[in-house]
Formats: sequence, structure tokens, C-alpha cells
Amino acid sequence: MKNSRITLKDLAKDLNLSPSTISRALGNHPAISDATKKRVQKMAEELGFRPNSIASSFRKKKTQTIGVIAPRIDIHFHSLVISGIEEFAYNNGYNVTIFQSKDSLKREKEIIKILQNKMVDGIIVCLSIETKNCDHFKKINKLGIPLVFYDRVPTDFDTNKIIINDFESAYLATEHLIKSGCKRVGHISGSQTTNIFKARLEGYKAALKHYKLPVEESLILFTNNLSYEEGVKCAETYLKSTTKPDGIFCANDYTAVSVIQVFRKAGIKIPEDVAIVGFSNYPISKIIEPHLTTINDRAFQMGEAATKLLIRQIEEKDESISSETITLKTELIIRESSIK
Amino acid sequence: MKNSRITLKDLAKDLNLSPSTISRALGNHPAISDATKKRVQKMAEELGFRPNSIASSFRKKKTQTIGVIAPRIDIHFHSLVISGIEEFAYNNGYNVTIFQSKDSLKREKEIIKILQNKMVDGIIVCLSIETKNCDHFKKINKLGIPLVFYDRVPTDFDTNKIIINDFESAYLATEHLIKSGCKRVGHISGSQTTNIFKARLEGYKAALKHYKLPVEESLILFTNNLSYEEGVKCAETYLKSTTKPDGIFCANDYTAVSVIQVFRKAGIKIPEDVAIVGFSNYPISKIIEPHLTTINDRAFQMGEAATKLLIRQIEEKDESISSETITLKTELIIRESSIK
DNA sequence: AACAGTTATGCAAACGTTTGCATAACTATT
DNA sequence: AATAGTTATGCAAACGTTTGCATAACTGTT
Repeated sequence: MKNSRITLKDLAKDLNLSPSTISRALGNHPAISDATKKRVQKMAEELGFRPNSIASSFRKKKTQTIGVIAPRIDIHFHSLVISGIEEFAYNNGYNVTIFQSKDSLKREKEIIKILQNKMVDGIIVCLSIETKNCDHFKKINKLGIPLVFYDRVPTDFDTNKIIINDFESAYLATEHLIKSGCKRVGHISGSQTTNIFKARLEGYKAALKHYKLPVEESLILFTNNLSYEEGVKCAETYLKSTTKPDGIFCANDYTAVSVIQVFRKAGIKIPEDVAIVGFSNYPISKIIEPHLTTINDRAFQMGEAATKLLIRQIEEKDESISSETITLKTELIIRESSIK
Repeated sequence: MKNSRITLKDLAKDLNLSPSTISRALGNHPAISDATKKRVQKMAEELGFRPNSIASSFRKKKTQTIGVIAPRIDIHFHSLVISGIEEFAYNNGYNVTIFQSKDSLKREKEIIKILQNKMVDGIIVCLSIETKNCDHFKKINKLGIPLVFYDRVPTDFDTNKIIINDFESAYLATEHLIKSGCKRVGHISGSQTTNIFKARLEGYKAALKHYKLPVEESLILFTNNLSYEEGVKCAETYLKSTTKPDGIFCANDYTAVSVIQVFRKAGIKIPEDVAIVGFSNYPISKIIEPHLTTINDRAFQMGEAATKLLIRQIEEKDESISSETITLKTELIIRESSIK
């Protein structure tokens, strides 16, 4: 019994055909007769032939592999995006190789090199927090490797991006609070070095202006990374303040949850005294009491859309399109925390 | 300007050396003089040479790639495990290609074939829920491709497994409730077709017996998949029952959280009237009020351990070890929900 | 000066698949 | 019966790297 795996040559010898015919038969090439195709397929099945995709990739210069760089995999948002990527890729004959940049620029650059070595057909990226300059991605782009960014995307070069409309989402959330009867709407914001949090702040302000409410700087609190702990601090700041809000739009669900808990402990009723809206529709938003009104940021769909766009760019013959930005619709999910 | 990428041959021509020398120089082969190595490295750097790993994999029959099959990526437990896998693999020069079985046996089998075609060096798997028979994995094993299972592992064949001690963890959790003064400890259990939930039930019973408490069947409730909703139903069942528990060990955190919420709404004080312990240390356990006592199931470490074992098996020359089972230590994290 | 031993490099084949081109074997048309 | 057209198959090269073996150029020993 031979130890090594069956190759096209083995099949060829057994069937008295040439390897090229076998290759074409299995690839359903039109020039091969149906009779031969049947014979080949049957024999391949019998011998348990497994085509060597490495050899195929090597020859075709096409790996059917997509590289993904996310800051971390264990953050729910990213795990949802990656799930969407894997699902869409799988259904279209592509495989997914994942890397965590750990929000390190150095590691991001290392990964880019590895992906280049591995000859992936395309790359999907959410930028590391440290990345201010995208030259390493521009290089990749020059080499003709398709690139799609999601969520945290570069501003300094024209490329493919999948984003949500943070401005509009924030506007919607704030408008909802106003329409629920809030007169003094606060905002807990993320780092202003990140565009998405800037946009959320702007959307919030725009809604206030549209409804002729004053933008009070004392009602806007800033955090570094919107952690649960920072949320607690913000809540305490609001509590100490003389001019308390009667509604708060939080830039993520973690801070929203911490505000709910701190306020409740302080005897403030949610939503009666203060209405709360979060952002991202994290699992906890359905569990916290009262259930949290929030924005569905469509993470899974983001992964799907990124992959769809990437594959189109990979397979596109037409080189006329150089870049594309897709903005996904978000959705305000109204739950108890905001219904006065 | 040439359009295609630089190869060993290009470097060879430029330096008046043979491709083999270039290959060895870059691979730091001892037979190459330091002077030559320096020259080669410098030129490679200058021309931006990127070694073609596909060609290398093809020639060496080694892809430096690990295939991972998880039921889904967007479940927190699995995203943590995968994070551990990626981290350990990356630090040891391996890449990770991920697949979701979606708990479908058919898809699991398809993926196995793809991984075989792709010539991955090894595979890490958490079995799909539908998988009762592991013949497709046995085949892989016969071909000499190293295989490591985690969490949901096969019982019908001898292979590499990373598990936690569910029995002991459940014993610890139950013992803790008993020592906190509970006299009537209930248990919300998962599907008994899954070994880990069987083991948790057994551990619970063993603790009761050890402390001379009766095992009351009416206090043990069964669910299909330990969902939040099923937890709510269990809580309601307990409420209606004439013989209520004063402590409950839940087989996961979701059901524990739902019990806390339903009981609190019914005016039952947690932990004073009923103490609660969960399982898995989900993020929500630190947020729910009262904070949930639970078992740290070491998901990240599980991923690391699986990868470490797999890489050892890949690189091991010694064929004498055929299989290994590693049991990770868990940890009881005591929080407010169980302190009477 | 002859030889053995060491050091550095090159040659050429191999890995398994794909594909442009050639060609053989038919079929249909005059 | 000769020709053109079609259909099915084979030949051989190529993709970029690695590696066993050969060999050339030294160094040191007698």
C-alpha cells in the first residue's frame, strides 16, 4: 500500500489517460467527453483522490484565501463581523485566515507581510488603534491585492470601506430621546481621535440643534475607550452635577449599562427620571433591566458586505473601479430604557 | 519596470549566485558564509523580496497552517478559544484558517475535505452538536494529520483532547453553595446527550451526597440548550413548586442570569433567599446585579493549550505518543450572588 | 608536494497542477 | 475521395522553492 496521497498522475496511469485530461475532466472542461468525465470522477471517488490545493494555488497564482486582520477576535463586535465574513466566504469558495493585530501597529505591519507571502487573494481589515498612517496598506494596494476596510477605516487614502452611518445613527438615537420628552439630553462619548465617535458626537449635536435645544458642554462627557468602568465614572459625574440630564445617549452599550446600574442604585428611575439609549445592540442590552434601547450596528452584515465587495474586486476583470464605500443602514431598537 | 514579484532567481541573477545559495542564505543555512548572507539579505531588503510561501509549502509539504472548526465564531466562548489559538499559533509561526460548522454534520464533513485539500499541518475541532460518529475524523487521523479536540470532544475514539474537569467544577460550585448554608440546592442542567452537561450533573449530585443532602429530582430541571429563555421557564417552574430551592447551581451563566432576574421580580432576594452560581464566567456575570458567582472555564487557555499540543504533535519526530488528554484547572469565582 | 579535510557554492530534479498548442480521430460536406 | 470542421486527448513547460549530491576552492598536515 502506497503511503503518499493519490495525485492526478496516479489517476492518469490507472485510466490510461494523461494528467491534463484528468485535470480537465475534474474541472468539468467542455472539451472532455461526458463518458471520460464519468470514468474519471468514478475512479477519483474510488481512490479517494483529494486535489492538492497548494499545487493548484501555486500554479494558478490564486489561493482562494482571504486574510482578515481584526484588533481582537474575542470582542463581540469583531466576532460577529468575522462570522459574517466566514459565512459569505465559505458559500463562495473562499477560506478565511485570521490575525489579531492586538491594536499594535508593529504587529499589523508584520501581518501584512505574512499575508503578502501567503499570496492571499484579498484582505479585510479593521485598523489597529495605533495606526495613524496607512503606507503599509498603500503598498499592498499598489501590488494589486484587493483591500476592504471595515469599522475603523483609513481617512488618508481612497480605498474600499464598509461603514455605518454613525452620524445618522446618533441623530436618530438623540431624536428618539427628544421625542420621548427629554429636554436635557446628555452624551457619553468615545475617544475623539476615532472618527466613528466624532461622528456620533456630531450626530447628537445636530439633533439637538434641529429641535432647538441648547448644546450644553456640561452634559457631554468623554471617555478613552467606553469601558464599563469609565461608564461608572461618567454616571457618578452626572450624579454630582447640579444640572442633571433627563436623557442620555451613550456611544456604546457598556457605558449605557453602567449608567443604568449606577443611577438605579442612586434611586433614580430608568426610564422615568432619565431615559437611556446605547449603541451596538450587544447581547447584554436584551438582558439588562430595563432592556436597553440601542442601535443595531449590523456587525454580521458588515462582514458579509465586506466579503462580497472583496470577492467582487478579486474576480472583477474591469479595472475601472478603484474604490468603493458602502454605508450600511442601522436600526434603532426601541426597548424599555427610553420609553417615558 | 517588471510587473511580477521578485523571486529567488531574480536575486540570484543580481548577485551572481545560484538560487540555492540565495535560499540557503535567507534560511540561515550554516554552509553559507556570513559575508554572502549579509549581501543576500541586503539585496533582498532593497528589492523588497517576499518569499512565496505557497511555493515553499508546495515543495516542503508543510503549510504552517492550522485549521480550526468551531460550531460558530460569534459565541463568546469560542471567540475566546480562537483568540487563544491565534495568539499561540502566531507566536510560533503558524497561521490559522477558521471554519464554522454551524453545528451541521454535513458541513463539518465538507470542511474536513477542504482542510485535507489545503494540506493544513493540523486541525483543532469542537464537534458539531449533530456529530455522533467520528469516522470522518478517524480517516484524517489515519492520514497522519494531527488532530486536537476541545470542549465537545469525541468519546468513541482515542485522540487528543483539551477539556476542563466538569465534574469537579460542578462539585466545587455545589459545595460552595452548601457551605454558604444552602440546604436545598437545585440544578439547571443542559442536554444529557452532551457529556459536559452529564458530568456537571454528576458533580452536583456527588457534592450533595458527600454532604449528606438528599438528591431531590424535583430540584433538577433540564433544558435543551441552556438559553436565556429556557432559564426563565426553569425559574418560573421553581417559583410554582411547593418545595423551593434555597440555592441553585446553573450549568451556564445565561440561565443563572435569567433566574436572578425572574426571582428578583417575584420579590425573592438574591443571595439572601436563594443563592445562585453559574458556569463559564461570561462578561455578563460581572455586570448583572448581584454579580454572579461562576466557574472560570479558561476558554483562552483552552485555545492556547490546544495549539501547543497540536504544534508539538506536528513537529514531534517521536511517533510513540498516539494521544493525549489535557484537563485544565478551573476556578470558582465567588461574587455577590452566592454569599449569604 | 601530495593528500585529507573543511568550507562555500552550484546543479538539477522534484513537488502536483494547469494550460497553450499540437494532433489524432472522428463527422459532415462537397 | 478529398477536404474542412469538430471533438477529444496528449505533450511539455511552467509556477518558485528546496535539497541531496557533486564539486571547486581553500587550509592545514605530513
